Amino acid sequence: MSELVELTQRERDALDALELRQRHVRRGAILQRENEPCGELFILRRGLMMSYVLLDDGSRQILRFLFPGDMLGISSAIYSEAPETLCALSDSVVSPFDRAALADIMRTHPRLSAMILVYSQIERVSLTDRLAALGRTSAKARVAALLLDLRNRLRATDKAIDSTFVLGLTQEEIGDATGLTAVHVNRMLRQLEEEGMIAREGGRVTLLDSSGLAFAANYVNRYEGLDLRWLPSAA
Amino acid sequence: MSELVELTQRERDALDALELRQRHVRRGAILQRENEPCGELFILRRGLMMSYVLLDDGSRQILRFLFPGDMLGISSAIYSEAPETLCALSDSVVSPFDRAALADIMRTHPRLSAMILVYSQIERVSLTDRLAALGRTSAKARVAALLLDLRNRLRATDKAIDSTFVLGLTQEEIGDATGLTAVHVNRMLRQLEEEGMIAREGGRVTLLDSSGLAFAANYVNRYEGLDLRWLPSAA
DNA sequence: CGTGTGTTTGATTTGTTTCAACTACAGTGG
DNA sequence: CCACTGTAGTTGAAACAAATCAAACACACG
Repeated sequence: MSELVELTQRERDALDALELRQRHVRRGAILQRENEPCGELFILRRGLMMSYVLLDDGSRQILRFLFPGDMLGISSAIYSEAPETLCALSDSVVSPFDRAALADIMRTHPRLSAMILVYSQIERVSLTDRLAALGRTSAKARVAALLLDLRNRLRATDKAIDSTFVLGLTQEEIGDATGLTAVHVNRMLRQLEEEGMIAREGGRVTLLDSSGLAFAANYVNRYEGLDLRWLPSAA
Repeated sequence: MSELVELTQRERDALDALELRQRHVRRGAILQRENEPCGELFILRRGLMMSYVLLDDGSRQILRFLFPGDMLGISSAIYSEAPETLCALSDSVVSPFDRAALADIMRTHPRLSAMILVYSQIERVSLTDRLAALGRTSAKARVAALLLDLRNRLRATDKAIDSTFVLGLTQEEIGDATGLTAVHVNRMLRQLEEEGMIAREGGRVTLLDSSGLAFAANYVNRYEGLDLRWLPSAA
């Protein structure tokens, strides 16, 4: 959060208070299950997670990939039953806190409240981008968009990452995120490779033509282009 | 907002202050255009609107239909350029206000800030429902879900509406919302009609088997099942 | 009365899924 | 150490859902 605004000491303290506890979650472990009561929120400290829903024909739609620094479970906090499942894609560390802590922040830190709203709106716009992708773009464009988004969000926590990164996802997971079958994801990756847009070897992907990919995928990085000058001043 | 929590007089006054001005917008008029600078937010007072994005092959994805009481343009407010277009589907009335007014509320009314966050999370979950629908369900299920959602949200402002309502949308608009072509939407509506799930005559739709539709469409009304007991107390 | 927008229907094509088989590889236990 | 198992990736052929193309039709509107 300190990347977008200069936080005061009091604000930093309030955020640190959310991260007092730590919980380790193994790869594949489920932090919160769809349709089960859910009291807790989390901040992801380390690792890669995802949120998804299951449809009653057994198919899965991955809603979002979650990276260190992300706040998890806000949407679940407003319902008596969780609307989505939270699951670890790699061994991860989270800091759980309860809804009362969120309410406390909203009461005493107006600017942090505004920042939470800002992040939830960034997430909203990312979701609408994906909605447009699923509704109106080709399989290849969707896979390209996913690769670009993964790269950009990994880069947010690790500036060392440039065009090469480890794709910590199976092709089935890519399919469940893009609304495709694993088989077709495979063909699209292969096609992108043949066209010289990407290279692959042993779980690592290299984006050879980022701007070409971004153009083909209609991709916009929603963590850029913000205007937060209107935020309330720090308390 | 007063449907979810009991507002104090001061809170009501603060919300009323946002609605001092009124602007009439004609059917088809655009309130905010994608990629253009955007300062204003709006509260929709009367009418039906939508938000959409255009892709560069000319196709359109409708992101959300907007009903009286909805706050419009929060996501645009955090960017220097609007991520989506706001357009009136019927003659409508909106109350414009600026970002500073939103900042004011966040500074002085913690519980209203929390409510704004709650509404933006309800919207988020609705968007993820649609994401799952576009990614993983059939054309028929998507059309059914749209009809159910329209009915439920119309009902929120007009309790008189039961199973029959005027579908203020063209089949092309339904297609742009569900990721289908107008031609295919037509066939799906026809099929739902033949199966006895709905009836149609002159722009009016009747849901003959709501629960059957809800089951086929995996539909959940996201304005229900909330748990807001944790909200900060009124200032 | 013509014009345009929206709806309906049919024939054909296309992108994606499904099904099936096969490869590569890591982990496990005998 | 090696057979066994399971998971992930790859490839081809067939089936299918939805798009595309094309043509009528209905109807409101100027």
